[in-house]
Amino acid sequence: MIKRKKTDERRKQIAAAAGALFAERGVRDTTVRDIGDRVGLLSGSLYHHFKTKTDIVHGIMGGYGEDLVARYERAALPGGTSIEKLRRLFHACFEANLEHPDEEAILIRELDNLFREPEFSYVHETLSKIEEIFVNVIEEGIRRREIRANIDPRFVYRMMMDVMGTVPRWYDPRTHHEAEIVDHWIETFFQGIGAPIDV
Amino acid sequence: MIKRKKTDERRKQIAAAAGALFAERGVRDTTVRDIGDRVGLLSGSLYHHFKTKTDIVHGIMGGYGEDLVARYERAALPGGTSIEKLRRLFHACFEANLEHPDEEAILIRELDNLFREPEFSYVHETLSKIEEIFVNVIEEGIRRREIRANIDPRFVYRMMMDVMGTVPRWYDPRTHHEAEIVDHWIETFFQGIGAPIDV
DNA sequence: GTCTATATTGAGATAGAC
DNA sequence: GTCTATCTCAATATAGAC
Repeated sequence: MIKRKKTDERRKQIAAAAGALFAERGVRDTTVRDIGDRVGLLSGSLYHHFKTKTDIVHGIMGGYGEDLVARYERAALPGGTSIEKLRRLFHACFEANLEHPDEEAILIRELDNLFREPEFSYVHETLSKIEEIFVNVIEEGIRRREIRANIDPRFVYRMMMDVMGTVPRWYDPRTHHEAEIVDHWIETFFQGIGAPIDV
Repeated sequence: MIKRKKTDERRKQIAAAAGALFAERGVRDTTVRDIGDRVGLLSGSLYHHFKTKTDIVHGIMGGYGEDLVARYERAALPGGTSIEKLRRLFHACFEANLEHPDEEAILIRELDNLFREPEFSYVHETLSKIEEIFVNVIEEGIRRREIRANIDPRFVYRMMMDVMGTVPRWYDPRTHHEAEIVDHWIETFFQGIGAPIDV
């Protein structure tokens, strides 16, 4: 058992190094030699810890979906207006990006590439669950008259996710302040960019 | 000269077939054999028309930047409020997506991949020009008090482009009506999704 | 658990016949 | 201008010694 733990350490180390490379250049453009170099192993030695290169990707993304869904579910829990709920959903997205930047970057990068493979269908299932959480909150907001009725909830969901999907590309905690950005964002989404009618 | 024209026909045919594949699966995951199959040639024969595979990508994207910038410049020409200008910019984006769906899809797909190569720096230069067009319109709108002053123009530009960048992924002219979507979008951007204060 | 060495495959590209 | 045939190289993966 103690031995097993040590093995897992190595696995995690490899997965972390590979994750950084996958996020940066994509899975296809990262070779097993690149990964080996990062952890100080010959590429062949990686195969003692993972069956295939794709297996490393599963090792990285495998458990992350549940973590993500849990975050969004928690954010959508009863409490406050629909607008406050959406704000919490935005925050949840940012926190996920801050705490798991590689996973988030890989998620976006590979959606239309590697994750089209049937063996990665669980990724799309996760995204569907998250979409339902968002749509439910938006629809509830419309019923409560806190959100305009003449919008398409799935359309707004897509707008939000499209924007959030690019967060890993430009978000840098050293130059941006999370709270500021989320507020800016929420304001833009809720008030729009148009000037108030009664100036 | 007549001969030259025929050669160009073949080039265009190859570029078109390759473009569809690049847009669908990405450049990296499209082989020269795939391209050859599409046009009924052996892969080796492609090299009579293009020096390299990457050269086909240049053939596709090479002239498109100027077309794009011209579209956006036309949309930003004086006339109407800043809001009307932005609406025209949105339309320009949609039209580009309708008329050149492959080029637009490739543009987005390869931005963080192939187009990082120095030989594709012209792609980023094109995007910078487009960003300036947007930012100028937004800043003008703020000066004219048609757009809220407490927003960051580059931030709003990024929001818009992020959303537009995903258009090729889901836009289908058979199920969506362009005008409707643009209106929906513009309204969401300008009015926000929040309910009017005075219901 | 890691290394040496190598098998295997797939992709881009080329030479020369037709 | 296209085909046949092939080269070359890079990448995943494996076998067996240490």
